[in-house]
Amino acid sequence: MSLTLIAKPKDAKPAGSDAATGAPEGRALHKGQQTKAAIVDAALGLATQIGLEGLSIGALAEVTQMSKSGVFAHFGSREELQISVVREYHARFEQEVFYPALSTRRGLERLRALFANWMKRTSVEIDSGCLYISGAVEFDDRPGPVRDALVGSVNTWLAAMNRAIVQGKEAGELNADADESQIAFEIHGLILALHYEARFMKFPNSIDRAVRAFNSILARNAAPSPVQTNSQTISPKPVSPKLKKA
Amino acid sequence: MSLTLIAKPKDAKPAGSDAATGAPEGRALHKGQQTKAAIVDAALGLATQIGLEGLSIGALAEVTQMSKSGVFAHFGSREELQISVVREYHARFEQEVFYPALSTRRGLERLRALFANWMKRTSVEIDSGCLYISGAVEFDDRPGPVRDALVGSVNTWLAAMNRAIVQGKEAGELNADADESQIAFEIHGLILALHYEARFMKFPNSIDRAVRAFNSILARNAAPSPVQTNSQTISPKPVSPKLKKA
DNA sequence: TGCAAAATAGCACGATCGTTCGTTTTATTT
DNA sequence: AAATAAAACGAACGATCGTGCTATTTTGCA
Repeated sequence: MSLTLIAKPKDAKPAGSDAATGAPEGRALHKGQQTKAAIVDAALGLATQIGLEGLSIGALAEVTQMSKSGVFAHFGSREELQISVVREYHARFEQEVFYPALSTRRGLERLRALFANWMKRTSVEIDSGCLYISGAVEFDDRPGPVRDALVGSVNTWLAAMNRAIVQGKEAGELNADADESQIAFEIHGLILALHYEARFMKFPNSIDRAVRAFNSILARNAAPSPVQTNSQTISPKPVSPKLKKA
Repeated sequence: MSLTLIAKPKDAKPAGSDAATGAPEGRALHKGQQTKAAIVDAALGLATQIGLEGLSIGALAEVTQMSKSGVFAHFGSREELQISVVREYHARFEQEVFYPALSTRRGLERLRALFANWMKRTSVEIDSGCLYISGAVEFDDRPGPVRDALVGSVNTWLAAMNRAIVQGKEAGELNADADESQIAFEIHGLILALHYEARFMKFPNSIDRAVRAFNSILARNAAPSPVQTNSQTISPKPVSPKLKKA
């Protein structure tokens, strides 16, 4: 925009491959990049509590014990800071719920793993907050790059869930007339209800409710008989035992 | 608080029985009360779009073509303005979804009516926004009277839905081992998913998804046989025909 | 019609916001 | 160690925020 004096790494884009820091691959983190990472970390903590809109550079400077302009220079604009926060949140989400689930078998087992990881994460987020939920409310009507980043991240996640459901159906684990998108919609709903009732209404049993609803959705759409429709065999280990007690 | 010169109606509480205006019962609206109602109306329009926190007195003054102080004097504080908005939203919610449903028979028929009215309202709110959702995100860990007003309103509504479910079970319309609170939780979730996916993700078929999910929940928990367990007879008119096509 | 009271406007305040700019301190490289 | 680049600071800006105080206009009632 109008900024030309702001310090940037040599490459065009202000934030590179490392989500928050834009660290050049391989080499050790330079000073600026590690403080930028620290700033983004603190910003994420603030944003999950008070929202991306509530995030202010002044408050962030106070938390990080830096000057306002020192914080500001790392991003060049508040909007770029918000985008960095979204990217960092996305990275952690992937790290905590997506990647660990990839070690499970495709289909329902992976769906259960995704959900279990999500629940594990949610029990922490009940105290802090979910950026995909607060962000959705804050940016549902406000076009721009922050909204785009949010929508992109959420889409990535919803697509992953959809994929697991589709693969479960292809593997014959689900009813032949099960509607995959409908299942995804209902799972999404139960996550939202969990956050709403636990975080806002302070209801105590919400996680249990969510787990029960999830199992109910799966049971309702399960294939009627345990007949194998493809070559894969049912793995001996029980699927996600943690879900039972949650 | 520290304001003593602010004009108030004679009674102690700044806003009386009429939610927004505090109009004395019976008599015609005085000038101040009708402009206050107009302000609250405009404020509600702003708040549903940009949230209760985004609501500013300056912007409100511009919309209503008044001076900032003129607007301000009606409430005495921004917080009181926000509370007035919550109360007004609550009143309209009652008017549009709760009261009309009272003309139906207790139990599942009323639950269907509540839901149908809610859907009717939601098709409008997809363009504006739901204060109970944005408010929940903005005030989930910000204590104070605004949060209290929000929680109170939401509780009122969730209780009404719960009551209809319980009465439906008592009337034998639901399975004997159906968990009423669990049903309420799942319905709540589907409403939240509807708002999220329609308003933020801009998915096109969300209302349809919500209706299907609702019917699925009811079907899953329905009593196995149409046996009447009390003296009431099934009313001849079909239950909420609008839900079929929605 | 006149008069008190209510309603609205005008103006200013302190605070905080994002942002700019020039300078100084700290890191890195030669 | 000197030279150079990166990073952090400090002060200030214009704007907007909620709020307080005083004047002016408008309203409702005698």
